[in-house]
Amino acid sequence: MVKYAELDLVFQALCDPTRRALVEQLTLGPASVSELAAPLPMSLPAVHQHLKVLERSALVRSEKVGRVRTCRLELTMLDTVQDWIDARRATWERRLGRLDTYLAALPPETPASINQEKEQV
Amino acid sequence: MVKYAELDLVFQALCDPTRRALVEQLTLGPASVSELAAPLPMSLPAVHQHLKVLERSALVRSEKVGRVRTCRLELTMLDTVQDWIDARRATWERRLGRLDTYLAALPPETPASINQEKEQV
DNA sequence: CGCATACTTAACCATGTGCTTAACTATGTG
DNA sequence: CACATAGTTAAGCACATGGTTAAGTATGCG
Repeated sequence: MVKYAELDLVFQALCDPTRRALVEQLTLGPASVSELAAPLPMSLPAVHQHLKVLERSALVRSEKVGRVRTCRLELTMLDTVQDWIDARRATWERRLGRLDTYLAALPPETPASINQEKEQV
Repeated sequence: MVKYAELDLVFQALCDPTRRALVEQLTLGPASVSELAAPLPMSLPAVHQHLKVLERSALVRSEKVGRVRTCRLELTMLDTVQDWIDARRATWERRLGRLDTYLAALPPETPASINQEKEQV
């Protein structure tokens, strides 16, 4: 049920501001390696390595034509991230739902103990 | 406009499977450090360090009462992640929208050149 | 007080990450 | 062919990460 090893790679890819900048640039459309590197304050090999991390995470796909490599964004992996977040939120909300019914079923004579009971559900 | 330095910490916190497991556990409700550590195949100090990473990212908040530290999940940061993802998707969709209107405005006599023109928008 | 419990801190170690510069490999162009 | 262009690879370096064990600090209980 939990084969979320790919999430390691996606989250790790996105935890670096340079790589998020690359992703943001690629949402505007495909670009070559040097086009992507141009605005960034680092060497071309550095950008190349960041792109490898992004490709490893499947956030970016690329193909080389002639001597130019064109990189494109792959949104599928952002869906995977969103699915994980949604699943956590779902569990969280379900817990709060059970909490409400539990509190509603309580005798209303113990208002002072609510804060303690609340978190034990 | 882009003060997303917090995203570094959140994505970095979530890129480790142990820490995601901790987050998943905490969606079920608050827990102490040893409760969180019990099912994990590592020492207590290791878990303690993971929790520090999660707290640094603001995904987890904790308070110590007596000698027990109780950890709770903080969903706000998941919203921040989701906002970033939504923003990327929005740019992406807007680009595809422009692409559609551009293609619709094209003279229909050049079907073979579509694949080339497509990505230059 | 004496001892267990629940962390917490410190020191250490192996690997991984994010750069750098230098050198190498195509691939177009005049 | 000569030369520029666009990547790519390799080596090295500083620092971060994820674990370990050992020792230290409160706190609660009999």
